[in-house]
Amino acid sequence: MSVLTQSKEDYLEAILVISLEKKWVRVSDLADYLGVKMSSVATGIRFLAENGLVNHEKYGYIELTREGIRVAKQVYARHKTLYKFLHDFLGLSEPVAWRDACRMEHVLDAKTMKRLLKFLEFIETCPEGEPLWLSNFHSFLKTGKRPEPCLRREK
Amino acid sequence: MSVLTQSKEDYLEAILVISLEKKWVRVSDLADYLGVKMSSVATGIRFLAENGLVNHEKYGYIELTREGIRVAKQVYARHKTLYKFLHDFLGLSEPVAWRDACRMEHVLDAKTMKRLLKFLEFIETCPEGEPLWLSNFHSFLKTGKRPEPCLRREK
DNA sequence: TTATAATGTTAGCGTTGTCTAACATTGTTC
DNA sequence: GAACAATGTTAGACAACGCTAACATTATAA
Repeated sequence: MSVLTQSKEDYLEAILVISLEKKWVRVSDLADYLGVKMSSVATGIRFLAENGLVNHEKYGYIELTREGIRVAKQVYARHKTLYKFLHDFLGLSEPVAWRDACRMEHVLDAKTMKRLLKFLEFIETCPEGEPLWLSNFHSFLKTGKRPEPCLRREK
Repeated sequence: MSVLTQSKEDYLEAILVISLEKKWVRVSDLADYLGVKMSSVATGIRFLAENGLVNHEKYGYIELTREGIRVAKQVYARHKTLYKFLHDFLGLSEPVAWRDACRMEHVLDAKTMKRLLKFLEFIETCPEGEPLWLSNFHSFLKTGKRPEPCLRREK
């Protein structure tokens, strides 16, 4: 499949996300969701339709094709991973984390995405739940101080 | 000052970086460094000159103005912070980390940059040097296994 | 059912930023 | 200093992607 631009990936992801809630996705939904005009959506969707990523009849609903779903899910997965890192780990607010995740999702190397995922996995699979150093970091963010001296290996 | 595009920020940063080594910066240096043609550099530089960010006489050397230096240093600082996170912390290779940092540096919210900086500070100011959990993470990256059970608070 | 509102499409424009090709200047070498 | 190489500039094309304005279709409500 031809390489998609950032904008096209955004359209695909938006269709997926909207369709998680709305059953039918229309041009106006996408325009609202992405903050662009309907005419811009129309242009973008035409391209995606011509390239077999969406089905769309004039004045009708928009639907992802099998291939479109595949791509959209990839993009959405990257978005969620980045969001988790920015929001759950770095503690950024929901809107900032969501927007930055959206901007990062198109530019990062696959290796970087994988590595971030590894990092989140490292935290989440900690045998004792949230690791102490992470609590310490979050409290460091709030107070500017370390709540405890750094941890040492258990004796 | 007018808001600069990603491309313009890249030109400014590149001038700064090159001038750290070369004393004189020329159009060809920038073209090599950024992987674009000289004609593209010429266009970009003209804009920057018109907006008081660089000095450049036809067929001459390129120099940042005071304002240009200010902006370039900001961009470079973001780049270095991101690089440190991607390379030193996540353990990504130098080229991947450098390139992704370059892509991220233009899109992240100031809050996100600050927060990343905080995180790096949290690690670097650990009283005992590199925290054990970080070593554990790096070894987790290599082996896929945790070298130790998670740390507990000292008794 | 007809007027109006909402929605969707198309054409055409502006911006950004790259490129190629042609031309201009400067540097180098004999 | 003449010829050639290296470097720099300009003009013009193209791609992406947003926009406005005008028009087309569909939905809604009187």
